[in-house]
Amino acid sequence: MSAKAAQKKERQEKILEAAIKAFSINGYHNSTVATIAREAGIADGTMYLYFKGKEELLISAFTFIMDNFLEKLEVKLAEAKNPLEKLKCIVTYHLTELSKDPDRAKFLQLELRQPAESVRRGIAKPLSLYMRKIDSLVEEGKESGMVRKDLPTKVIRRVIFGAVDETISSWIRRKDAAPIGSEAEAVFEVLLGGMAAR
Amino acid sequence: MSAKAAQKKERQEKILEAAIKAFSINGYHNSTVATIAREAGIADGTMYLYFKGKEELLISAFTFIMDNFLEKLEVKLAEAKNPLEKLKCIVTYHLTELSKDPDRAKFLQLELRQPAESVRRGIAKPLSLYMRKIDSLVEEGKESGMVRKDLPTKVIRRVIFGAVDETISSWIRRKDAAPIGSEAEAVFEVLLGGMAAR
Amino acid sequence: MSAKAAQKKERQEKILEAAIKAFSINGYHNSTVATIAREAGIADGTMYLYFKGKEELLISAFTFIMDNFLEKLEVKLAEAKNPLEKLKCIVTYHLTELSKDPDRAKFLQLELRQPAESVRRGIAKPLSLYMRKIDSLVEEGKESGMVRKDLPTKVIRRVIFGAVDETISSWIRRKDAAPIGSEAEAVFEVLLGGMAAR
Amino acid sequence: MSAKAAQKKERQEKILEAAIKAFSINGYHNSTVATIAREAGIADGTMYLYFKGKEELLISAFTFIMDNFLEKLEVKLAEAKNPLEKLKCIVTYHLTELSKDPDRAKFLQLELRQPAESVRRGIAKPLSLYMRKIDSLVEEGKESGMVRKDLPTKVIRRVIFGAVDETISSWIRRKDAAPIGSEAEAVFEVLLGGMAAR
DNA sequence: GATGAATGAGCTTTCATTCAT
DNA sequence: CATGAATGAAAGCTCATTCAT
Repeated sequence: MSAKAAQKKERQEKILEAAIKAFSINGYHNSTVATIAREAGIADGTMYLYFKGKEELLISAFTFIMDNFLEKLEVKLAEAKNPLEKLKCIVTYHLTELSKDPDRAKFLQLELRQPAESVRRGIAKPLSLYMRKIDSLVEEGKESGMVRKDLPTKVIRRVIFGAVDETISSWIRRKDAAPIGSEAEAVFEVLLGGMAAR
Repeated sequence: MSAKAAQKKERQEKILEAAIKAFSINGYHNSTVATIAREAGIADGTMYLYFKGKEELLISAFTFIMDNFLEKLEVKLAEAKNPLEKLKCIVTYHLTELSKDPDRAKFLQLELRQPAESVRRGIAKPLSLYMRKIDSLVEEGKESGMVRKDLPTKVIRRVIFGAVDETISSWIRRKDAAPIGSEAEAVFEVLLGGMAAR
Repeated sequence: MSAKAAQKKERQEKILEAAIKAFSINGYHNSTVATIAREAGIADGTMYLYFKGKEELLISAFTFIMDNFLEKLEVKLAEAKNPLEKLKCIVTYHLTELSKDPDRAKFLQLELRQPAESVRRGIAKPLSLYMRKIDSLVEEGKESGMVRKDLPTKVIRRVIFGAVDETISSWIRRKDAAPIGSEAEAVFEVLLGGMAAR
Repeated sequence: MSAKAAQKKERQEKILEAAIKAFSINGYHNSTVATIAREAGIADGTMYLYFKGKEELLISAFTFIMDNFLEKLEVKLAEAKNPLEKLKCIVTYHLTELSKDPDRAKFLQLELRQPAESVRRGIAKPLSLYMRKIDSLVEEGKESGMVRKDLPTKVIRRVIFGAVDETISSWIRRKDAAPIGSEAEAVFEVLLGGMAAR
C-alpha cells in the first residue's frame, strides 16, 4: 500500500510542477487544464482526481511551494546565532532560493496577486506564516537590543519583505540570467544601516 | 474641431475610468468588455474605436494612471529642497496618493503583474520612468553626500520601491479602511536609518 | 423598429422549433445546444441571446406549445354549446391537434416528465391551466345536470386527461402514421358512458 | 454453487434497488454510475460484471419492477371472480401498490418515457405484457356480457390505463403524502359508468 | 471475481471581436 | 462615428467505461 501512496504522491507533485510551470509562463488565466495535464503526462480528467478544480490547483501549488520554502528556511535559520543574523539569513535565503528556479519565482510573484477573493483566502495562510516569522525575528531583535525599538515591527517587516520581493520582481522583469543571491549582502546592508550617510 | 477632439478625449477617459474600476474590482480576466462599455455608457463595439482591444485598454489604463501619478509627483518634488527630502516626498506621496483610491491602488498592485509578455512590454515604459526617477534622486543624494556611496543605486532603489509597494500590498490584503499615509514617516525612517540599533 | 422586433420574434421561434424537434427525437439530455443551433441556422452563442440556457429553452418550448395549444382550444370551445360538447371538443381537439405534428406530440409526452425540479416548476403553470380548464368544464357539466354529481371533479378530470394522454402515448409507441383524431369518438364514448354493459 | 448463485442474485438486486432509488430521485441522466455503485456498496467497475452498461441497468430495473408488479398482480387477480371485478382489482392494485413506494412510482412514471430508441425497445415487453393483460380482461368482459361490445378493446384499455397512470402522475406532481389507494373506488366508478348523468 | 484509478470524448457556457445598419 | 446582435473558438468540468492489479 505504501507503494500506491507513494505513486499517488509522486503524480500529485508532477501535476503541481506542471501547473507551476504553466502558471509562471502564461499566468493562471491563460493556462489551460489541458495543457497542464499534458505536461504532467496525464489525461485532463485525471487532474480532477487530485484537485477539486483549476483554482484549487493554484492554491495547492502556492501552498506546496511555500511549505517547502518555509521548511527549508527553518533549517537555515537554525544555523544563525542571533536575530540579526537570522534576518540576514532570510534575505539571503529568499533571494538565493527563488533565483534558483525562475519558474517558481515568477509563479510566486504573479499568483500572489490574484484578485479573486477565494484565491486570496486560500493563499493567505502560508503567506501569513512567512510574515509572522519575520515579525517574530524582528521582535527578538528588539528584545536583544540589536534592533531599534522606536519603529513598529510591522513597518520593519514590510520594508524587509518588500525589499526582497522587489529585488526578485526586478530580476524577473530584467529576465536576467544572473543569480541575485550575491545581492543579498548589499540589500541587507541597506536594511540594516539605512541609506543615509553618517 | 477642437470641440470634437475634446469630446473624444473625454469619452476616452470615461472608458479608461470604467476599465480601471472594473479591473481593480474583478481583475483583468474577470472583467468583460461588455461590463466596461456599459459602465462607460457606450456600446461594446465603440470601445474598439478608441482602443485596439481589451489588452490595449489595460496598458492604456496603466499608462494613464502612471502619467498622472508622475505628473503630480513632479509638482510635489519641486517643493522639496534636497535629495533626501525628495526621496521622503516620494515615499509619502506614493503612500498617500494610492491610499486615497483603493480601486486604483489595487489595480496597480495586481495588474502590474500580468504575465502576458505583450502587457509587460506595454507597461514597461511608465513604470521604468518611475524607477529612473528614484534612481536619479539616489544619485543626487550620493553626490550631495547625503546618501551612502558604498551601496549600488539600484539596490537602494529596490529597497525603497519594495518598501512602499509592500506597504500598499499589505494594506490591500488587510482591506484596511485606514489610510496609510501616516505610516510614511516610519517607513522612511527605516529606509533612512536602517533597523539596526546603534 | 417593428421590423427588428419581428425578426427577433421570428428567430426566437425558429430556435424554439429546432429545440422541439431535437428534444422530441433525442430527448432533452441527448440533445446538444450545438445541434439545436445548427438546426435553427444560428451560432451556438446566439441561443444565449434569446434564452438564458438550455433549461430555459426547454421550459420556453413547453410554454410556447401549451400557450398556442390553449389559445386555439379556446376558439374551438367557443363553437361548442354545452359542457358535454365542450368536453368532447377537448378530447377531439387534443387528439387531432397533437397527431398533426408527431414532433410536438412526442416532445410534450416526453418532456412533461422531466425529473428536474426546476423544470417541473417552469412547466407547472401552463399545464395547470389546462387541467383547470377541464375542471371548470366538469363543474359546469355538474351544474347543468349533464355530469354525475356523485364523483369528485378531480377524479373525472384525471380520467379524461389520462385517457387522451395515454391515447397519444400509445400512438407514439406504435409510431403509427395513422392519425388518431378518428378515435376521439370512441374514447369520448367510453368516458361518457363507461365500459359497463347495461 | 447454489450459495454462489444466490450471492450473485442478491448483489444484482442490491444494484437494481440502488439504481431505482437514484433514478427515481434524480432521473436517469442526473444519476451517475458512481453514485449507484456506492449506494449498492460495490465498486464502479463491478456494475459492469452484472450489467452491460448504464442503459441496460435502466432497462433491467424497469423489467425487475414490472415483473414483480405483474407477478403480485396475478395473485390478486386470482381472488376476483369475474372480469369486471378483475379490472377493478387492477385499478385498485395499480394505485395501491405504486402509492406504497413513491420512489418506485416516480421511477416508473418518469423513466418509462425515455426517448432513446434502445431503451424504448428494452422496456417494451414487460409494459406490453401489462397492456395485454388488461386487453384480455376487457375481452373476457365482453364475452361474458359485462362489458360493452360496441367499443374497441384497445380504446377501453387505453382509457383504463390512462386513468390510473394519470392518477399516479398527478399524485407525484402534488407530492401528496396521502396515499391514493382510496381513490380507486371513484376512478373505477367513472371507468365503469362514465361521467354522464342518466 | 472485484476493484477503483485513469481515461478522454463531449458537453454547456462565456466573451472578445466583427460588421451590417 | 456609433451601435449591439451575431459569431464561434475556447475552456473547465463530468462521467460512462476500461483494465491492470
